[in-house]
Amino acid sequence: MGRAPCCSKVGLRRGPWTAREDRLLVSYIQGHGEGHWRSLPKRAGLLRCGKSCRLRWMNYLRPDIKRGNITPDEEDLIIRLHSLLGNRWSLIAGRLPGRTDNEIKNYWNTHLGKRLLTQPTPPHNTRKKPSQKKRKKSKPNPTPDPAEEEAPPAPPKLHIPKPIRVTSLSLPTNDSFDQCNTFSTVCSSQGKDAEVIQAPWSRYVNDGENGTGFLSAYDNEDQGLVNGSDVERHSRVPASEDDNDFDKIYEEYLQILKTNEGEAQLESFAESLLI
DNA sequence: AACCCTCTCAACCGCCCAGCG
DNA sequence: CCGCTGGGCGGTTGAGAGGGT
Repeated sequence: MGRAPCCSKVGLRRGPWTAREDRLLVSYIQGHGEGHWRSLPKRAGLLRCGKSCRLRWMNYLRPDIKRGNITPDEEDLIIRLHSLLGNRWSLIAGRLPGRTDNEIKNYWNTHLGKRLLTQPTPPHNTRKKPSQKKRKKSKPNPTPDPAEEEAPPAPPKLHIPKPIRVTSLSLPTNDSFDQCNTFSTVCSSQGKDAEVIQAPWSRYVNDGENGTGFLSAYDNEDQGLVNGSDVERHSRVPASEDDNDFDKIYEEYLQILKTNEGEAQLESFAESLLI
């Protein structure tokens, strides 16, 4: 896309990933696990820089990624967390099992940021203002969004805690939220078994029984290489049994707002979300 | 049908931090 | 303490899709 070569490596491939590259990357990570991104491409036989491999894996190929529509609940949570945390997408993503920071960031920039522009309180981000013009897209995200029609209450402007680096990215950590962080949970919670996860590439499929994702299209192409049951799962935390965790967090947040105890408490609340 | 314009999102960049020797 | 390296994060870009004219 017209930029200087990543990582100063000339001769490396850039741009969209091919199915073959994806397959190589998944296959390698299956066998060797994540990490050592810099040396991974060479060992996996990829002409990509390590960062590119990491990004592709983290944002697209990981088996525990939840593709498809952002649900109204998720959207609401994104708005709330953004009002608390600002543009700390990885932290927000950490509260949304199966969602990536990139996905949330994109969603914010394309949907929520635009919507909140009409709100009295501007969002924290400093993005350029998206166009107001409406547009429909037939991408797999056309969930009728109730909040799209009636704007949510303006998020209160809150103190932004200092950035904190969270090393165990994305889907970790506490069970404050509904931890449907596996395919099985995601799908079964919606009463759908053997459902194709909505993804542009339609590769990950939930078999509905052991909740294992596998690369369906790839399997057609190369049965032996990508076998879903071999894909390492990243179930980090036992699923919470409380489906109302979103609301609990929000209620807790509202309580703090009501107490007028100022930024200190809000900050500590925000910090508590950073576990 | 053809062109233009807008929107979406995968991919990239640059910077920063943590860990290690 | 310092420098190096690997890894992670937030901001930005631009190709492609699709609606509008």
